Amino acid sequence: MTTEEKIFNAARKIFQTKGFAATRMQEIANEAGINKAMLHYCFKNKEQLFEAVFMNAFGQLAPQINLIFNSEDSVFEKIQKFTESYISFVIENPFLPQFIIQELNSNPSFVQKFMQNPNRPNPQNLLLQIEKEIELGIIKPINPKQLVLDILSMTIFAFAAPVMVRGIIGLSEEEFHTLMQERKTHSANQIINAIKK
Amino acid sequence: MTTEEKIFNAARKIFQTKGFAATRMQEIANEAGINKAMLHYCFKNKEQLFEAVFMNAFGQLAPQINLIFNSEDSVFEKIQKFTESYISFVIENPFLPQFIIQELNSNPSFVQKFMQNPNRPNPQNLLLQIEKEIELGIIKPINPKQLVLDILSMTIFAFAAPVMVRGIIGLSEEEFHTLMQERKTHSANQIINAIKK
DNA sequence: ACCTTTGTTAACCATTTGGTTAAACCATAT
DNA sequence: ATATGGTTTAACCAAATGGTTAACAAAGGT
Repeated sequence: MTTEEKIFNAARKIFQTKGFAATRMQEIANEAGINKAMLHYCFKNKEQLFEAVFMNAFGQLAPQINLIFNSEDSVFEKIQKFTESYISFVIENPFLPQFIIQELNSNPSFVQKFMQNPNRPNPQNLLLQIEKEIELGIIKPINPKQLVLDILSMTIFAFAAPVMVRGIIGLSEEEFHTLMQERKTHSANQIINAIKK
Repeated sequence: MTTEEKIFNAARKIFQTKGFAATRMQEIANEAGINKAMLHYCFKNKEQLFEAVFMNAFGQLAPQINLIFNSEDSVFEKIQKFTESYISFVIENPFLPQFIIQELNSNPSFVQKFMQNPNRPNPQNLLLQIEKEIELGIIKPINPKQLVLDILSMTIFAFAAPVMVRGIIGLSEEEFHTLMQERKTHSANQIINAIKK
């Protein structure tokens, strides 16, 4: 593993758990097992190192979302595939959602980069498809944007606020994990049951 | 308005938008229009000032949640009342959810205080009631914990990740606001449609 | 062998930050 | 008026933090 990779992995670990503001360059250096000056040699400064980490994280999530959103499947199939693949992915990368959400909430300059990224999740086609299937009588008449928000909410929320969810419902780490496995199919079923005629 | 109130309001504003780590005591002092030393005169230090703000925010949300969770209503009525009153409340206090979630995620010591608070949201009764109504054949057989998580997800997510939601779906501030108004009834309808026999 | 480029470090620097201190202010009771 | 008590401030401090420098080592090309 090159020094740059060591730094990047250390930075990802610290940034994703603590966020930009609470992360100390020294802590990243310690975690990477190298001198602090090395950080500035490989990545110009804290912001640029963070941006590398953020964009990498974001770039892992976004493409697979669009792949599903823009496929030739029916809306029901898209909902099933989305919950299945999104939850499977974030179970392996549990810090990604809260990391992205937190930084988007607190760092306005990342919102621009987020929106300008051509790979950003874009449900435009899905929204049109939902309208079509409503006209065809496959789906109950609802606001398509609400449905897209339902899909995002049901899949992402538990990973955006895991501590709160575990605290309120009262779940050990394993129980939470089991609930999330079950949730891959549960959330799709719930949404589809709610909208099918 | 007393000096202490001026400080508290300023601190709430800054803490809720920036989080604990990114908030500077000087910024709070400026916002309150007083000297920085005054902060330490009224509140011992940054942590105690933050705790006052956090517990106040938390104390506003939690009681009304439990009021609904523990009422004599049916599950369907509870779902309707919860989405209605929760969304109405956070529309007026849009920073509360992301503030509480972010700090719970990043500050382990607040998790303890969160769990020890007797007013913390506790869905124990609701979980038992769901089981009962499933046995009675009112609700389809599902995991009660999934249903509680569904309710939380559908109501809270949009306020936990407003920037992301607006960015992905493509909403102006007003459109977002309208969608949230509509969501008070939409989310209850969706959940109830999904589980009613 | 010698020079150049790249990688790495310890020591250092300027600024920021949370927090303290001692003096000043101001209302009120004596 | 003056002493007294809480309130407020400017100035200050030590520690932490992001970032720089200059020296040094290793590798590769000539």
